[in-house]
Amino acid sequence: MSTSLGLATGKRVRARDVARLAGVSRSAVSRAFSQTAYIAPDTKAKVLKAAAELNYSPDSLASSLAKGRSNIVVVVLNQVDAIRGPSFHSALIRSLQESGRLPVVLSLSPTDDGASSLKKHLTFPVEGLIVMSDSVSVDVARHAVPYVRPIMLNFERTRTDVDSIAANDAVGIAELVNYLWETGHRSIGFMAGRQSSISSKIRRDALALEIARRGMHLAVEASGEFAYEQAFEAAPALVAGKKPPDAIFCANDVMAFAVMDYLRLKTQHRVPEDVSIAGFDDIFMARWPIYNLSTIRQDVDSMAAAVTGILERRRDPQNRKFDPPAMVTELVLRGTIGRRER
Amino acid sequence: MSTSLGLATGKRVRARDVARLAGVSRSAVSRAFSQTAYIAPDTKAKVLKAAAELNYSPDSLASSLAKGRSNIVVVVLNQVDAIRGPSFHSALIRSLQESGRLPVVLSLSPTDDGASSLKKHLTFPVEGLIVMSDSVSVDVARHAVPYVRPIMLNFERTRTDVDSIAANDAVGIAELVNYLWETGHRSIGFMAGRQSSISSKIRRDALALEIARRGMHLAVEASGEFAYEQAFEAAPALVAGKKPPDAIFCANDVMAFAVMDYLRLKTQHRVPEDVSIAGFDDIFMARWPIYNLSTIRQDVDSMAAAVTGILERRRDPQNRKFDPPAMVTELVLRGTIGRRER
DNA sequence: ACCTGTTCTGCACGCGTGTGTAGACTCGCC
DNA sequence: GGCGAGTCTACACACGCGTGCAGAACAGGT
Repeated sequence: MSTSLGLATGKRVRARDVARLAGVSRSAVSRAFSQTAYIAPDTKAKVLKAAAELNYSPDSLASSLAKGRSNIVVVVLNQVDAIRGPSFHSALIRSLQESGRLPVVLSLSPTDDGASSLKKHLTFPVEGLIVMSDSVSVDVARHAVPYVRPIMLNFERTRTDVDSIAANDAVGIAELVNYLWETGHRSIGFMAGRQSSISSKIRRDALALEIARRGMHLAVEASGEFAYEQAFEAAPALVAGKKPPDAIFCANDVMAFAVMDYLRLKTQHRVPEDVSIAGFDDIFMARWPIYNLSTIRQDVDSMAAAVTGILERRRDPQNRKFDPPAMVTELVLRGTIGRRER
Repeated sequence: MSTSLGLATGKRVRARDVARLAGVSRSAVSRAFSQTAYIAPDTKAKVLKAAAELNYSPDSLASSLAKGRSNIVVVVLNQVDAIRGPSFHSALIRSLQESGRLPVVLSLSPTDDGASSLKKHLTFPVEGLIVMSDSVSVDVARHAVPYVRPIMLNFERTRTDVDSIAANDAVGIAELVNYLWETGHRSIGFMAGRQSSISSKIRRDALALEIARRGMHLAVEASGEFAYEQAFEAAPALVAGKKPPDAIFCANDVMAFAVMDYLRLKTQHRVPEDVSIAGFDDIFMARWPIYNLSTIRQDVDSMAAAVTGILERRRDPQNRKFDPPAMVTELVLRGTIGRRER
């Protein structure tokens, strides 16, 4: 087996080797591995046996070339996304590979909108393009690969020329506000993400709507850029007044941690006795006892499954319109939301 | 440009289209994009101009097939690695793509040693195989892809049939122990990672050696499996006695956070007044004020560059022996190491 | 004008696989 | 036994590109 250590281009097992061993033609080998082709059951068995013996499987690159249809899916992410969503990233990769696709990852530097770098690196046919980075605009994504409809994550659904997957943030936030209300919270502050981010805007709007529905308005807000450091800097603005808001909702978990740390390191306000805190995402740190954060969970596995579902449906270009599956959010109650007696 | 929204297999621009426009043969187009081929400078210019006009670049998959040498590099990671090293992961991806390679990521479930799943998914020629997951053994890696010498991360350098990249843990740890000694720490405890992990073993041995060199021995140790939850559970064992050790060194940062949280939530011991804490990695959370962890930094960018360096050298299979570049570690002093007066 | 040498281009084949199509083979029936 | 219908296989071409090789084009020398 291990013939010394040789060149990377060494002879692999090819279909004709299997054909020779099985005593059939090379094309019969091809057909044995095809779902649709016409082949006698016992010929197929004979081929598969020989293939197993030689440890053969068809070269998926050559196969892509011949079929004119590749199984490569490109995932575009940003440096910061690597921190925000490692669990989603790995769920997505897993889901792609388990559906028989080949995940190629491209990482953009924080300042890169992808306009030139995507074209530069995507010099091969792809089945799909998944954009996790919100620094890539719809138009850039649409023109990155000809004839491929991109899948944008956490994106507004108003565009009809891209597919998108997003947790149903509004539902989760409505649930959260309802719970806050029932537990006596009346003034609510908001820590926003990046200005340019659609997610942040969606979450803010949902929060404001639910509060307005109860005849109030957002007590106070600040922008933390989705990052710990910036949120830590911005936190004072949220509790500056004579009395802090009853609760602060942060557009993601990391900023919630920053606000909590600011409160306990720099102020006398206690969580949750004086200020309740809620986040969004339910990343792995949220359950650490030092934070024990109440938050809105995005189900990464079902989101990943939804992505491959879209790819599956788009294999047939006939499917013009397509309603993206509704994502589920779940309100996870831990220890950072208290009770206000009134 | 945007001809409605079409099938993923739509006609891309091919070399013959460029040839037609430039008024040359298709093979001249091929040569214009080759580094080595023989072509007249003005013919080349003519071709490149036409190519730019049509926005053409050679299909890298077809090119791989023709050359018998692909530019695909497979990165194997484990679910938990996604948490441990998002910054390294993205640095590696970036480094690969910038050197003109195509990073394909495979994610293994926590219990998967890759023996069957790697073979199942790697059905195409690859230039390199990079193993980040320590649940994959050397032998599995070596047989995953024929004729390709894997690159193992954070691996012992005793095997000659694989390449490896590892931070020089021992040097960093020696520096740490030296600093601890000078600041008066005499008893030192250790929080280990997974038993099977080479990294954990290397770090423990380096620590024990440095301590022994000063005529002492490890005060106490426990195993936290590299994970927060397990480390939190194991932390009591480290401070169980009448007097806790002067310092606790943890095999990674996440476990250091767990120990710190355990100490402040469940005991009266203060950090760093009563117990000093040190970690390993310097992940992004280490600088959060709530932790402000003193730790040993691995330089992810230089490690990523080292990986592409190895790939570059291995392109020529002649290069039999090859000393991996020495990685740098840096002792990052923040607020979790105190001073013991003696 | 002819020959030699040099420089470059186009032809044709190959990389490994998928698949339309013609034809070989089997089986059953008269 | 002959023939038609049906079943399956092998041939050959295609996917897009790289490259050895033959020969065209041209310059220079005699």
